[in-house]
Amino acid sequence: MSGNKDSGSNKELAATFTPAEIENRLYKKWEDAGYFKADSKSKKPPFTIVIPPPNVTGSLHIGHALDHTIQDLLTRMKRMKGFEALWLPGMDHAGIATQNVVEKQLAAVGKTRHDLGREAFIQKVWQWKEESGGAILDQMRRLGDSVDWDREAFTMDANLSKAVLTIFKRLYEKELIYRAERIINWCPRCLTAISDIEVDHKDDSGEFVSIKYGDDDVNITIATTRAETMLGDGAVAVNPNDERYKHLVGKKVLLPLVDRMIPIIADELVDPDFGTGAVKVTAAHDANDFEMGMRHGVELVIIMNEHGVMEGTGTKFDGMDRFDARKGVVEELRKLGRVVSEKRPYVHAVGHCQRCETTIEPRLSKQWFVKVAPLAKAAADAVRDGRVKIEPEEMSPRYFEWVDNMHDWCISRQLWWGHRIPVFYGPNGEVVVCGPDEQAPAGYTQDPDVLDTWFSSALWPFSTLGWPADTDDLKKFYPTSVLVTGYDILFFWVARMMMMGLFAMDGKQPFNVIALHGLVRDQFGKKMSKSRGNTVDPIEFMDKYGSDALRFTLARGANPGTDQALAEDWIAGSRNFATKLWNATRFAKLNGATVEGELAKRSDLNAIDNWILTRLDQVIASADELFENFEFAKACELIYHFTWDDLCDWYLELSKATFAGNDAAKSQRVLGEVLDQVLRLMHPVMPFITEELWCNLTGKESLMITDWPKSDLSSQDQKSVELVNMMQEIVTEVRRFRNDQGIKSTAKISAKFIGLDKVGLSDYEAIPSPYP
RNA sequence: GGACGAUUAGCGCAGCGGUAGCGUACUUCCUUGACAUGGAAGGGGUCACUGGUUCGAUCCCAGUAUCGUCCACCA
Repeated sequence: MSGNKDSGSNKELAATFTPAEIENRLYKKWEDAGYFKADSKSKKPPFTIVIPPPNVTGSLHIGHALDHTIQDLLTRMKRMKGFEALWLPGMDHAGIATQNVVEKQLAAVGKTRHDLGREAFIQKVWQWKEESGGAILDQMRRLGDSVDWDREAFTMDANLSKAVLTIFKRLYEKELIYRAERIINWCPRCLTAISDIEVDHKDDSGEFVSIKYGDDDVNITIATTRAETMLGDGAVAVNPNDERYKHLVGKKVLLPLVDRMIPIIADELVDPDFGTGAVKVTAAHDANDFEMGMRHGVELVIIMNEHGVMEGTGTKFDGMDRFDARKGVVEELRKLGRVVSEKRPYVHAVGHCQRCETTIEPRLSKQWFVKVAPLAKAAADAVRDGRVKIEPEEMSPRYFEWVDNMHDWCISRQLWWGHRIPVFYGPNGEVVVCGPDEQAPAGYTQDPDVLDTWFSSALWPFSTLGWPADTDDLKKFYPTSVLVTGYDILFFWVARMMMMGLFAMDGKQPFNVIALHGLVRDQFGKKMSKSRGNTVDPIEFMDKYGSDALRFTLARGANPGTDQALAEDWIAGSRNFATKLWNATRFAKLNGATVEGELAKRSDLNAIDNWILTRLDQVIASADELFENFEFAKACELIYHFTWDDLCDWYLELSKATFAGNDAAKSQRVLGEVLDQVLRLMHPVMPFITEELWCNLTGKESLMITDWPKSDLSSQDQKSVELVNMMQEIVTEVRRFRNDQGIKSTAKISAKFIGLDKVGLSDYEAIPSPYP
């Protein structure tokens, strides 16, 4: 078959099924034929999915494979159902991640980005993107993703950048973007601010020390895990209702080591039951302290530079790394007898940079923020009032918990790779925000920072469709139909798209349904990670078992919103299923199955034919409903058992007698019909093998331009339904007979002998047997 | 600390008010004329624990334990 692109109906199927031989050929066939392309001028109803854009630095991992399988499944099904289906592909520029990759390359030759300068560095990143970025796009072809490649988007594309500038300006004009000096999460290694969601909290064991401030007259003992910050303390705070300290409030106390007098203040935020009930206030280096400090006018003392090195304390600790200083300060205080309680280990959550795992340093810094309260409220309302549905519904509390409690979003990053903030500062402190095609007055300089990557990906559902221009795509395909993604980025991304979509599109939601799936774990249910060494490579599995087998395995495990385990054995099982299907079709063809001509009336068909057609109708109806309700696991299970158990183990075996008889024509048409429909039904999950077999069986062009099977349960008469219910009895009869007689093959038992008469089906003509 | 979910055969999962199923693994038999990536016959579970509701609970309710994911400014 190699080299032959046409799989016509007259061609005999090879005895064995080799996925690699068909997959590349069929993908190319589909792509060349333009089946993936969506037309904004079409009269068909739209169905839209935008891909969660993978990082340009990324490659296909098993989680993508699941995510894509579901999206492709939905897209292919809707396409067959007569929708103008668009699955829009693309990538995210991934600010920090990408910049890190290129910086590492520079570091390998002993250079930093500063050696190149901003322009040259950005050019270098683009060059890297062209050469090695987007490996995942080719891997998507392997998987069979039916995406519209003509619409491939990248968050740094000119169009999408235009959207970023436009929305920035609009938000600024509505006072939803502002610049302020705040405590932000600072990564001393990446040298940039990062948002709350880019911080991973991990339990670290720290040292919780109690330190005595003051002298013989006024003294108070505080407890801290970050002793080095005491050098920048501006106050000590206690709870206003704490009887132990009431007499001290308002007084000043001596700060050891730096010999500064600092006030004792009272604030509700202090928990009297924690530690000593007194807390040091380092307003410039802690978010809580900053908040308290603002309320009480506490002095801001900056004691650390951007690298996390002590600076400006006027002590011998200047120039020391923050962690060394922590030890040093405690040691020094201990020498002075200031450490009241001995150190004890203490486990607490400490923030780490998501990219490089460096411990985050809260830092006082001037940054740009999005005021999220009004936007988040709109995002919450859209789900509350049912305009946007979350599937499965049990996930919505998580969504609400987040959008209802969201902090303002720090969007500026001290990086070079990304959308540069479109704000220009004049010589006298003027601030001008420039939209697309706007120019700042001469002599103004642009803010050096770039925007958080998530800022541009939040616009993805409409920026990819051409917004802010009023395009045909936007009119046709927005709001998108379904957003398919893992529940783990419900917060990272989904809520942000909701906020931006509702804001930019006059309250029109970016998608109607959020369909959440779980994570793929290893065969023991453990999370896959490189350090555990239990990661799997989807490409390897596709090479070995075929894309269809991987897709089927993932779809079959995809219960809504729950994680699934994956082991190589189950993929092999799916491959076996594909082989089964292959051989069933091969058998059908060898026995003259056909899709030509009218199906005989039910009353003219024998019992077995009636039974399988009735079952087929039932399965189509159920599978369709399950697919529509995102119950992919159950739909796959249903089709699997119908195909293997009902169709192959029983119908094919029993009808061997029929096909050998004189009156085979009606049954040949029935078998053709059943296979035709089953292949259609399975096409969204296993596109390659179904396409190959269906074209071979029918001699037609492609399953992709064929209608989705329809089920007409109303056409089922009472007798058909009874027959289905009786099949179990018939099966039992056959088995007993076969065992008693020592007959090895079901085919050798005539239907007459099966005992159709015995189970009261005399209305149906018994199948004549070729065997005596 | 909060939210949500899970706990059912060796492993991974369904299920559901009336004493349990699927895949895979395992045992035995079968080179049958689509398929040994197959067929047939089997073994294996006190459905986490403790109470409650009920004629009856794996399934409903409460609590306990363990695990998981996400969120979180207790220094």
